Amino acid sequence: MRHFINHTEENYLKAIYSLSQKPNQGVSTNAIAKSLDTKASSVTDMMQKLAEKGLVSYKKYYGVQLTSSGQLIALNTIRKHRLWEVFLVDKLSFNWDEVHEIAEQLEHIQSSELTNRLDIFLGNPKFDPHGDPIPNSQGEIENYHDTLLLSELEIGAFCTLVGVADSSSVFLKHLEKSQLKLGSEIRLINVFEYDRSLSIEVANIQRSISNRVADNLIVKPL
Amino acid sequence: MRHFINHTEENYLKAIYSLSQKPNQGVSTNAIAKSLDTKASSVTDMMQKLAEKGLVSYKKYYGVQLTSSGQLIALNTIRKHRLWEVFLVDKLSFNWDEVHEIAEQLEHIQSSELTNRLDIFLGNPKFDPHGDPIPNSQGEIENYHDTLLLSELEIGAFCTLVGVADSSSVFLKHLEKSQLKLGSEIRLINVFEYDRSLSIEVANIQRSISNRVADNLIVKPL
DNA sequence: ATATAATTTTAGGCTAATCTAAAAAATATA
DNA sequence: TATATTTTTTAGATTAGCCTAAAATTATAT
Ligand SMILES: [Mn+2]
Ligand SMILES: [Mn+2]
Ligand SMILES: [Mn+2]
Ligand SMILES: [Mn+2]
Repeated sequence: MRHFINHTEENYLKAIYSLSQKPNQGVSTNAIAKSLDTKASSVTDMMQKLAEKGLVSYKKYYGVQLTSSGQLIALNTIRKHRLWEVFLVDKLSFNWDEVHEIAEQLEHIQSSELTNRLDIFLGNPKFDPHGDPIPNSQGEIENYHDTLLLSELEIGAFCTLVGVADSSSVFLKHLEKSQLKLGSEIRLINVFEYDRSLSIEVANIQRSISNRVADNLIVKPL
Repeated sequence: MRHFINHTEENYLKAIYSLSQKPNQGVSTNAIAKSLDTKASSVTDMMQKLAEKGLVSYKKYYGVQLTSSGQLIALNTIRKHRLWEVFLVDKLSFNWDEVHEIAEQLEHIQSSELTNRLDIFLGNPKFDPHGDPIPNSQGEIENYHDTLLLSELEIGAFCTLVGVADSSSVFLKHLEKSQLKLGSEIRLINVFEYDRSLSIEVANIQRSISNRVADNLIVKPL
């Protein structure tokens, strides 16, 4: 009954999990292909394999959904990824924009003993350096509530930056240039009709950010 | 000119390096196959590939030798393996017999920045938990001198256990049962003709060990 | 409802890494 | 030296994961 899962399969399951969060049902072949930078035909092959292993339910032409065991593996991979990111930032002094690629490799190391000891060593962190919640060893994850995107905040409101929807290095470096980091207090001053750009106040300084940036900032209203 | 090296190639290079230590020249196809638990025909294929990449010099029917760039990769892989073993023991409190398999995975993570920061984080250790020297980032390794196998020590002599030639869990657990660990002071009392078994004294207690065990204990005479 | 477009699957191939069995070469033995 | 044994290489398959191109299916637009 216990199949072995390799890093390719872990990557597919993680991608499907991530795409399932936006709650349309049945993740499409094309969406997975785009997310993994591969071709739709390759995805179809893999979906048939994962379906045989009982990790996804797959109906031809209608996309896939994770089964509970598939979801558990996805969440465990995410757990490993985020714990390693914490390790890299907290212990090895990497910047938060440098850790994702390395964690993409480390997340595939197979040893639950290692993962759990790492968790303890790091002090059982609840969030990774990008504000993403870390699943526990049972695959339970804290769905952050009371949060929304900065682009959805109402004008005049105050909020705290608690997460980023894009962990790419180029985006994170861009944020740093605007003095934005996790925990920053932000006041939304205005949204301009023309290009949906936003005027915000951070650390007593007024700045302008694009709607593209605001769409990737997860905030908690104060 | 810079080729990418994957984990399969790293494993072959590491095996060739290790087999080169016993200084016969030209590592044989069969020896590599045995060391990697694969078939001679697979080894031949890979040797041709590694030769094309300039990582080994290969003469049909006469085995291979690492080139300097091949040796550098082998030593870097060994460096990563041993640093991760130190991490697992020193930081995550694993026992020395539990770390080898996990390090076999971690040694293939590709990021020199990670390796070097890990080295610093661990306090630039010179030896791994099994007493093996850790190459530096230039691939320089301290050849331990003044050491020999316990089976080669002369009767009556005192020594310190500084390394093990076998890192398997079963061997290391066996050592612990005999109160033997790195740093233990040992006096060789006698060697019995019949089965070449040894009588030793450790921590004021006299014990008997097999020649098989003594062949895997690296000691420094006092 | 039909035609067109988009998506998805299938068919057939490719590469890396492995295998078994057969052939070739080197080594050991008589 | 000639023969037997061992080692190594080659030939031909297999598998996972990927690809392109063509066919099938579903979705959209008149
Ligand atoms: Mn990440
Ligand atoms: Mn992250
Ligand atoms: Mn080891
Ligand atoms: Mn070791």
